[in-house]
Amino acid sequence: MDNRAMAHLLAETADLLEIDGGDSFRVLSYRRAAEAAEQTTVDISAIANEPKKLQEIPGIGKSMAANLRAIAETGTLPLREELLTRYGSSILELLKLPGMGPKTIALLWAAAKISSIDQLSEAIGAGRLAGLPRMGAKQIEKIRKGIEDYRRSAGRYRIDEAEEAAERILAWLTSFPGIEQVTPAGSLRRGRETAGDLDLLVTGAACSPEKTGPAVDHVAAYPGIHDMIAKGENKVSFHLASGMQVDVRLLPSESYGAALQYFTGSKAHNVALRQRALKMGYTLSEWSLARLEGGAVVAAATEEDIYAALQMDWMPPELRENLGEIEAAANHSLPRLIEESDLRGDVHMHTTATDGRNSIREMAEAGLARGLAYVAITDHSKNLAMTNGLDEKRALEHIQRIREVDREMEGRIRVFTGIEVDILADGQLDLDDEVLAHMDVVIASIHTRFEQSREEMTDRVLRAIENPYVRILGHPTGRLLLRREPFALDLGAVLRRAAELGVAVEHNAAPERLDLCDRDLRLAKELGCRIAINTDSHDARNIGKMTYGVRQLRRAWLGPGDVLNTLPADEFLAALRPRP
DNA sequence: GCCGTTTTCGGCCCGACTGTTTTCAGTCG
Repeated sequence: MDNRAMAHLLAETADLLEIDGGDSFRVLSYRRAAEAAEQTTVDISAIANEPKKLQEIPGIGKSMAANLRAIAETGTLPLREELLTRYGSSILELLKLPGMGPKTIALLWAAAKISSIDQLSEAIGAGRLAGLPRMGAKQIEKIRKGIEDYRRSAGRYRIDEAEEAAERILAWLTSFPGIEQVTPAGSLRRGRETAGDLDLLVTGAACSPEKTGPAVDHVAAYPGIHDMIAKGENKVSFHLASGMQVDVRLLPSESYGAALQYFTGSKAHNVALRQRALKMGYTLSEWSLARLEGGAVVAAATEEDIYAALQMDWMPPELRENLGEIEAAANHSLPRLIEESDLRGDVHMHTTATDGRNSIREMAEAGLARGLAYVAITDHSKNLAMTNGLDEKRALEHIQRIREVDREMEGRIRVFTGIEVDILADGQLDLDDEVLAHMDVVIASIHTRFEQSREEMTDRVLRAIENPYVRILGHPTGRLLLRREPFALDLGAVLRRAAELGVAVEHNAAPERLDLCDRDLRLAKELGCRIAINTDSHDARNIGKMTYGVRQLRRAWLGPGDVLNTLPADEFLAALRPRP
């Protein structure tokens, strides 16, 4: 079992312990152990029988070493099993609802034996929650809506999770002689934030018609299969333990391009493309582009051939949503999309001064190693007490140290000073302007959950960006913080004002945080609002990892000119909103 | 349950916000 899976088990145990009302510090130590397992570079499985080595990992003591050993040997740990037996495995799902923490779950369990979302939903319907302590009408309505939102988003998987699953399966498939190429298609290839299922196209000598038997058997023998849905001549479908559905299709290489095009989609793009083919006297299927009359194959082996036969340029999968790309490809006017290599700086990150894991110097070195020309150190401000956020005095001391590191780097990479300030309930920032005046990059973010109306919420953000020192609006849709509920905010008004003021808007590149969805980014572009893409790294290892975020930008047709940190260091600073 | 001692216990990031209270518990970051 890999470290990440182990970390997951420990974190689950911490959740269960908390619901069980266990000692909060014991809970904390399970959380820290989970964190340690996730972070360490040591392969825990490999040293599971060596308690001394395990205990060299900070956060792992005698008991936790025994727990890790149990996990490595049995795949679980006794405490977790005991608690799961008592409460049922579905109780953990309740934690995913907004406003539902361990105390509330414990209350629901004690008062009504509720241990799953279905039971909770049923109890709300039957009016059995009213009258319980701290369960007023508002609270119940909030939970009801939370369940609704949760159910709507269920069944899709984050792109990085889907990609990870795809890579594991890919490694298995390509180990078979005669399987030469495995290509993920579908929403994964189009770079969507989430994928409903996994489409994998397989070609090679072993996939020739009537000879697919052994290859199909190899696919069906993948160890990660939870249950088999279908197994035929050239298609295998199954579920993974996560519930994700995987469709593997084996194809002869002569129809690879047609299949790749067909299974990449989107549906809307394919419908429009087939219409175009019909008008030109062709018919397009997953096997080929062929003449309507006679059925002679015109193109099939590559996507380029197919698009060319339809008198179009080949286009990146990210664009294939029938939002004008077909016309653009036919007019040879497809935009030049941004690429990861266009980015020269990462402008939002944290250090050990607050909740980061590395020093300023280490972050700078990591940025240099990634080939960046500049980074901005933007630790938290004091309102985020939990992160040891900086007050005025510490913030000023911190930027002195950032400047020292900038000098130490001798121009190999620039290190900009900065801070991520918190937007308070009244729209004010939590640090004085005199302090902000010393910063290169001031990012204003909402970190606290407000339960306000759309108008109040919008007003709050608008007031915050009026502050002349704010140069980037952080977490603009608040999805990082309110990811379980859409952020009720008039984003159009915010982006328009940000564009007027010259305030850039952050797009977080981490797959679990992508702040702006396609529609938001298209709106930003339309309104002339500039974007700064960053990783919000708390760990030097993540600096500059922008792949997912960049794909999102590409989906919104953004080019290098739309993104501020494609600029060289000096131009980037100059292009930010001018300081008063 | 871990850690670091000024070792064998006592500490363990803490403040804003909401809802249901009538002084605070729970959740969130």
